[in-house]
Amino acid sequence: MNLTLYNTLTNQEEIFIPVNPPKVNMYCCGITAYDYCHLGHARTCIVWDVVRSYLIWRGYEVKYIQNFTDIDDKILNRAKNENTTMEAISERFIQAYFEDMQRLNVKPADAYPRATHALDGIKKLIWELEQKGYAYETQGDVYYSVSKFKDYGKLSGRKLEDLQTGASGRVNQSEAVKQESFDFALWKSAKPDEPSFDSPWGKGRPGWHIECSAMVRDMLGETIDIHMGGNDLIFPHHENEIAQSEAVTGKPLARYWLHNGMVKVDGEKMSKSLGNFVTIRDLLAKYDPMAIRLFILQANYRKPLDFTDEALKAVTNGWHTLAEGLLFGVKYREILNWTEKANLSFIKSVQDHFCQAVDHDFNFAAGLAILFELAKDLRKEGNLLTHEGKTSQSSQELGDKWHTLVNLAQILGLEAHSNEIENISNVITESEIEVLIQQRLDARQAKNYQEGDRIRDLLKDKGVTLIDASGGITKWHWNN
RNA sequence: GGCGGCGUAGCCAAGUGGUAAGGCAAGGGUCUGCAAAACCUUCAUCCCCCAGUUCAAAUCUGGGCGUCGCCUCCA
Repeated sequence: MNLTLYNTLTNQEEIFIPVNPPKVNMYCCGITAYDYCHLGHARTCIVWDVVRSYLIWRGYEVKYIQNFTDIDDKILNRAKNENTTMEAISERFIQAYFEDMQRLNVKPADAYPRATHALDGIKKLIWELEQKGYAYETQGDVYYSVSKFKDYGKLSGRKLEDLQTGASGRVNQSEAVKQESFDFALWKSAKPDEPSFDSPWGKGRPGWHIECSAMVRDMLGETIDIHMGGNDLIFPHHENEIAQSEAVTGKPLARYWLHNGMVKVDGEKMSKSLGNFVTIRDLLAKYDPMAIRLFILQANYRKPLDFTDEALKAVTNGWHTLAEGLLFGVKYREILNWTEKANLSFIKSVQDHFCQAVDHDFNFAAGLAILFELAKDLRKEGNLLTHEGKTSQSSQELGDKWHTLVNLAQILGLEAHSNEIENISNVITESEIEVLIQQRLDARQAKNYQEGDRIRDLLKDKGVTLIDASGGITKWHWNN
C-alpha cells in the first residue's frame, strides 16, 4: 500500500518516498512563546502528532523536531509591559505549552530547539548567504535579496511582480532601508534597550525566518522529508525558508510541504489579532481533552474547521461512544476470561482497512469510522452483558475487536481511562449501594416515588447508574 | 488586483468514473410510575449552478456563483 500526501509545493497528491527509508525527518514550525496557546495551535500540534505516530505505526523511523521562537517583538513587548525579561516570558509560555500538550496527549517531539540557542547556525547561514551574494547589510540590518533567488515564489505560487506590498494592510514603515519592498530581514540591529546578541554585523537579533532554516540544517540535514505548519505560514515564512536554505545548499529544503487548515470562529480565522480565540486551558475546563482531539481528527486536516460549542458538545458524545468501546476490555476482561490466542487475520484485516483509509493523505476521519464501528459493537455487547448477563459474540471475537480498537485508537492518541470508576468507588461501597437500592425498592413498592427518585439521584451523584429491569429487579453499574 | 483551497442531509464528514461510509442531532417503537440506560427502527432518488466528455460523473473537462486563507504579526 502506498501512502500519498498532498504536497503544497506541487499542489497535488504524491506517493510518499522518504530520502532514506525507513528514516523520516520531519520539522514543524512551532509557536512564538508570548501567550497561552489557543485551539488553532492545538490543531496544528494534534494533527502533526498523529501524523508522526501514524508514520511510526507504518514502520518508519521518525525524527520529529519542533521549534520555539523565543525572541520576537511580541515577546519583547510583553516583557516590557510586565516589567520582566524576554527569557522569563518565553520560558513561562513554553512551560505552559508543554502542560497544555500533555493534557491533550500530544507526544513530545524529539527536540525543541529555540531561536536563542541556535545562534551559531543562524549566523553561519547568514554569513554564507552574504558570501553567495543573496544578502546585503544596511545600518546593522541584514536583508535577503529576494530578486536574486530565481525560484522565489515556487511554494506559494507567487510571482515577484504580483507581490502587492501592503495588501494585507500591515506594512512596517520603518523598514525603508530595504532595497526592495519584498526583501526580508535576516538580522535586525538592536534598538537601545533591547536584548541583543553579538554578530559580525553588530549587536542584534535574528529575523524570524532564518531560525527555521538554521535549525533544520543543524538538526536534520540539508533536505528533510516533511516540513509542516499551519497554512498561514506558506507565505511568507516557508517561502522565505526555502529561499534561505536552498540558496545556500543548492538542494531542496524539503521533499514534502504539508499544511494544516485554520480553525475558524463564525466564519473567520481564529487568531490573536482578531481576539476571537479560545485558549486550550479554557477549553479543557469545559471539554474532555479527548473530545478536542476527536474534534480535530474528524475534520480533514487541510480544510478549515469551524469552532462552535455545539460541535464540541456533539463530539463529546462521540467520544463517550469511543470511550465505552475502549473501556470494554478493562471492565469485562475478567468476566470474559480471555485466554484464547488472538485471531491475527481478523486484526490484520481491520488494520488494513484503517491503513487504506488513512494512507490517503492522512484521512483520519475515514479511519475513525472504523473505530466507531468497533466501539459501537463493543458497547452493545458490554450493555448486553450488564443488562442480561450474556453476549451475542464469542469472547474471542470480542477480545480481538477490543484489542484492535485500542491499538488503532492509540495511533490517534485517543485513550480512555477508568480512573473515574476507581475514584468514585472509594466514595461509596458496593454493599452501601445494595442497601440503598433495597431502600428505593421498598419506597417504590409503597408508591413513594419521591423518595425513590431521591435515592436514584443520590446514587447518580456518586457515579452509580440504576437500571430498572423487568421483573422488579434493579441493576446498577458505575458511570464512565 | 494576484495566488491557493473549499462547496455532499439540520451540523461535522467519507467518497478519486459504476450508482451516496461514519459521527452528532432528530423522529418512531419496545421497556417504564416517571426518568435514565439499553435494544430495534427511520432519516440525501441525490452531491452549489450550467454546459461538455462517457454506456455510466458527487467523482473528469470548461464556465459561473458562493465561501475561506495568504499577499510580509500569524498555527
